Amino acid sequence: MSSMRELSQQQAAVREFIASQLALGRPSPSHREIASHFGFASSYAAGCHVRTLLRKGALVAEPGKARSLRLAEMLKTPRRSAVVDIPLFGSIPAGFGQDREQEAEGCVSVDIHTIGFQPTRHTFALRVVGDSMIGRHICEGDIVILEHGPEPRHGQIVAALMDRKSTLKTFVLKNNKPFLKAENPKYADLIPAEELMIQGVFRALIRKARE
Amino acid sequence: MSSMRELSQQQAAVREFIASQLALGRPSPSHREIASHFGFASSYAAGCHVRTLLRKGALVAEPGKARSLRLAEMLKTPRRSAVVDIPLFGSIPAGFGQDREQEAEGCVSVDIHTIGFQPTRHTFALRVVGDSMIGRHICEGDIVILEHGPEPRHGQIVAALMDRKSTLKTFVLKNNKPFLKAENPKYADLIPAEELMIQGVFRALIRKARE
DNA sequence: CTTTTTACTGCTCAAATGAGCAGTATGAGA
DNA sequence: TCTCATACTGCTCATTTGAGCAGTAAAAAG
Repeated sequence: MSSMRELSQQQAAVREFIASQLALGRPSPSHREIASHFGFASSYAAGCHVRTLLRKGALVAEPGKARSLRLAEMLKTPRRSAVVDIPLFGSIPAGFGQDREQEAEGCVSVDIHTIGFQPTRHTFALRVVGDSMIGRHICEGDIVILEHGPEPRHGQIVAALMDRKSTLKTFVLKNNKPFLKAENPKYADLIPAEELMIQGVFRALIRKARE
Repeated sequence: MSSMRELSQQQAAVREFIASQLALGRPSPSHREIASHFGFASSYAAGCHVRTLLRKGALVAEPGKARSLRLAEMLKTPRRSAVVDIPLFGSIPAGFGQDREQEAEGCVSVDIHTIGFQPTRHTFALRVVGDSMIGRHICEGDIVILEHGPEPRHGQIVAALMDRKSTLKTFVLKNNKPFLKAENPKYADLIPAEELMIQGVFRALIRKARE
């Protein structure tokens, strides 16, 4: 009996409290802390709930060890690949490479296996404005993940600085000379790459469904 | 003086030990555990190192609280939003809803702010095969994140089971009757929605750059 | 009505723990 | 040489903590 999901409301609440502390990066609460959080007068009540959760397999602990409570489901996770935080900018400032952490308007956290490469210090994310890359199926509102530094190759998508804001273009070689091309028939003009500063090379994309 | 990086070899080793325990998901070691790990005869030595690391700002702790050591660098992170693991399938099996964890071929980990919604037990990811949704800018090889359960609305993208494999279609209402439409002029046929089982509604997309 | 389960209060106790004192030793720098 | 920082041993001590006993109460199950 009592495989796991059969938790009473109170038991679930205790589990939830412990989970929330853990998620906040704090040590797991002691019995007395649980008791005081729920307004119990006795720590025994908390201890009792913890023991029940332990018995039902919702929690794991090392007996006698202070603050050793863990969520069972966390331990059984087959260890997803490492999750990295990539700074997200609304637009890239001209000066690049110094205090990027500060100016980021947020961050994108993804596991490296999903985005398919190992980000570096020069990896950043950008919210796409405009439909200049619709021909490559990159839409307005998408978040693109770019890498600053590497020399772009023919056909790769790059972010370039135009009129103080970064725009996505396709990097092409024509007669061995580099050009940038917008992937939209509306304004498919070719711009010599030397005139623009290339901010980064396209690596991945994340899109939310719009409703 | 002693801003942070000026740790002696031994101090760095102690810090490293604490970090490793934390990374393993275990509670932070007690003074005595640190001492026994390094072969110290006295816990005071460990306590001394911890106090130094605390003073130098490498560690953070709540005084008097057992096992409350944390790495300073972890806390200063502007706390990205919670990262969730979404099971990734090559194709969805017909029987749905039971032991999905087992059959998953991997998992996608993203923070919920980036994908724009709170995943549930019924959220899953799928690798896109074919170009049937190219008109909605979903390409072969993309990973789509879907939610099983909710009633689709007109114009939403859904995964439907066709010939034992799931395909992406647009859900449309025509004369108040539901149809599924492929977004590719090559085979833009309309299929009555009753004939197919809808597996989930499109919520987000992740694409790797191909080289 | 009786039994069981859940949910507590109030209390005790031993082990675990953080904190720290006094003292030893070693090596670096002044 | 003297001083200072690092790195310990051996010890004590007040708290924190897990663990548990005896008893109460209410609601659900039989």
